Amino acid sequence: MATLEFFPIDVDYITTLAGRALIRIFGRTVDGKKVCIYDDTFEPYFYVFPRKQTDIRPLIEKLTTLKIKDTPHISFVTKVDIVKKHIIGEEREILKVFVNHPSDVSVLKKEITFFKEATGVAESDIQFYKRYLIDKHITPLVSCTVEGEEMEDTVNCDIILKARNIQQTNDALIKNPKILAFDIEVSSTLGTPNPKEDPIVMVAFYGNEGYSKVITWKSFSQPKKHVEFVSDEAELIIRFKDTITEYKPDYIVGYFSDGFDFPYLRDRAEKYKIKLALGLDGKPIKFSKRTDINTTRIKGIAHIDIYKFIVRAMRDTLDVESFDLDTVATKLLGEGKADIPITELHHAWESNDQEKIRAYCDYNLQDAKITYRLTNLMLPQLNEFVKVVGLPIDEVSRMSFGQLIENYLMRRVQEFNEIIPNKPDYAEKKRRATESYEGGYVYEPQPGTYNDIIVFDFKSLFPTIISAHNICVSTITLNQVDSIPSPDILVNRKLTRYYFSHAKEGFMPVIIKDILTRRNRIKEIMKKDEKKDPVLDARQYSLKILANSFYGYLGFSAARWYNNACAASITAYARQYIKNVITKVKENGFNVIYGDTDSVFFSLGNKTKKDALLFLQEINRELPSLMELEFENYYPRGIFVMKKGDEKGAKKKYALIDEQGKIKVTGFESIRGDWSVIAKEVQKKVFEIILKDNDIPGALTYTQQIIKQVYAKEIPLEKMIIKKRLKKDISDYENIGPHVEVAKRLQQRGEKVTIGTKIAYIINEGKGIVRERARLLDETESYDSEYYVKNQILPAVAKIFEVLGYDEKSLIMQEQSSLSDFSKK
DNA sequence: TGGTTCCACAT
DNA sequence: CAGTTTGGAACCA
Repeated sequence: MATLEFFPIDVDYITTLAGRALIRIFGRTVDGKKVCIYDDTFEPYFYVFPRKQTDIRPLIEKLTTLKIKDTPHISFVTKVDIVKKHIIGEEREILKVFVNHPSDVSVLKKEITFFKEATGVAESDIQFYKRYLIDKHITPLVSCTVEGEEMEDTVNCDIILKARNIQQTNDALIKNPKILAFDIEVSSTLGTPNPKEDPIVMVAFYGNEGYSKVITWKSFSQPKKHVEFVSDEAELIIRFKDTITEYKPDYIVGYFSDGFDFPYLRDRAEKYKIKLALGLDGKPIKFSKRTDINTTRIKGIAHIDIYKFIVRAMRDTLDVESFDLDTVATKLLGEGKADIPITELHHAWESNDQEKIRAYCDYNLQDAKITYRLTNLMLPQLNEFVKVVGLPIDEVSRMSFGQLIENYLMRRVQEFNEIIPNKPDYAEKKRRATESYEGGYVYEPQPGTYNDIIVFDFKSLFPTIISAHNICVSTITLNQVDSIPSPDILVNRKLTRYYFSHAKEGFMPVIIKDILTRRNRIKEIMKKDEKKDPVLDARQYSLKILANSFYGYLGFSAARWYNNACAASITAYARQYIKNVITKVKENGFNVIYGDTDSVFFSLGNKTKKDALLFLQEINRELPSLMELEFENYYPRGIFVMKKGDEKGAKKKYALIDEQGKIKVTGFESIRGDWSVIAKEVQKKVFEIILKDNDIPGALTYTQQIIKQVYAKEIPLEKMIIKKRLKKDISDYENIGPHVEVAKRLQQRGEKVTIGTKIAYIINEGKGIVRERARLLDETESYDSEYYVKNQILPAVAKIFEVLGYDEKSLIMQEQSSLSDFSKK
């Protein structure tokens, strides 16, 4: 008998020779050993609802004799218990049905739906390992104590234990997990690397304590210590495998490795008949291709595609044009990729340019290194999600917020003895998708520029409403006694109110309060801390987005706890609160400019910032607990573009400048990526002149000046380049865009153009439609001024000038001599 | 207006 | 406990 403390990393189950399920937990012990725990004490089960009380006995009889033969396997029930459970708040006697094997659950469930004594089944769609983690209260990465016997097995672990008893005894998180980041480089001619032709030429690893390794199959003189030469690509792949096996990482990390590195390695390994048997159980890597989304999983090791997580977690907060590795790393780490164009790797490799190959090895290692560093940076957030949701890190890293919330709820509702609702079927999802309700309130601004702007916003508005008004699927009621109605809600063109019982706190408010107080605790610690601990910050931030996702979850058609009425009530309260604030802002002599869902923008007029802050305190005194209106910022100037009277879908479009001179632009996102440099430049500069210098005529003159230069061909050609990527094979395009047309010509020239090739073109002067005039930089004689003014520059700035009273004509008119002559709208 | 289509990112 | 699982913008009649 041995006792052991360890941190679970990966959990699954296997089937024994006797046909029983055996839970398997891979992890790392406190002293750094790889461990595998087997647990055969857990039995699969689900619930069955009897139609009526008198059906219980015959139903149990029927269940216990139920056998379904699907040779060679027989599915059968092993035991039936009568249990009391809550179904959305209401207690009922139902049957807990234990079965022989996890796969029996779905087999038997299908049969039981035809039983006249039963009205349905529940919790039959929860994977066995999830069920295990939930029921045993085990959270991956958090310390577990296990008692059991050591045993022999083929898994590649230092210790193998058959568990007798396993439990989470404290909340210590895994310290210094072994992380191994990797990256491959491919020698490809042009466009997307093609795994059928283009070989992997190098692979780099970066791990804890500066562990570095680059493997490549062309040698050069005086290589760095970490460089390993092999004879060919096949050996490179074998050494790739060995390196991982020897390093024994807990996490393997790549940047877009689900989508590129691993699938590529798979294809190349296949060519040489090499098995990528990286799993600790000796099994190969598992690839799953779900329509568009690839995932690569390794048994016993958590594979994290940190790109996926960064995009999911930071899409709204990280202000970048693209989530490519260089941009993200530069922004988050202050360190980007090595400065050498990857497009030239092919040439260097083919021509045996030793110096360049050496440089590409450094480049390769740098990619692995920044991937490693990004992982470390994101780890506190990932850990927080793992701790809250209770699932393995590789899974959590790929989950949407809806899934995170759902899995969190599935775990937490156990405390309330709640049954987990079934996932909706396709028809139900469709039906739900048609249900809509009113969203947040928008106070539409008068377009124009404003000075001395104050912004207040509600701190976590939706979560605090859920908590303050006890909004929950379990408290919503038809019984108007002891319950409080929501504000009026428009349902099918009729004003309605939903009622929420306040007799007992619902489980959703309780759970959300937990998240919010947990977050507040972290923020309290942070306040005392002089140098804001980034780990704590990441943790409080992840709790914030988790809390904020709750509302969206209630309105998400595929959610188990979908509830349109709850979602509609939350926004109804939100509208009430923000309208109330807006009214008070006006009453207090400020000028309201704009408001959206949880925020209000107003100008001070002849009042002061201090007045505004005192007023804020006043408002907060009246708000229920946890709800709070916050001072967001003060902006000396701002410009609002959206129009009053526009349809309700009017997009928020505004730009603000803060006291530090930093310009915050919202809603002008169309000007990015595939626009020409000149268009982006003009828009940026126009904002600067208007907001920094408060010089509208100046901005106008500047724009006219640029347009004049465009017509005079004074703009360097480089600034006119438009870049678009080929997404399918040239022949597959039905609509031939300019970039496709150029790609065709490139191909005729004998250049290799494949899916993924980025085409950079310039629209030239001449006859014909736009695509006929698209040329490469070196083919360009003279760009089409008209096109660039009308399709690039004007769209970028016209909206801005429009609100200032100038139409497009005034921007292009060259003859006008003084500003006063410009046509005012 | 709503229903398609495209696209991220990797070399 | 399985194979219908993205999400947002641009485009298009």
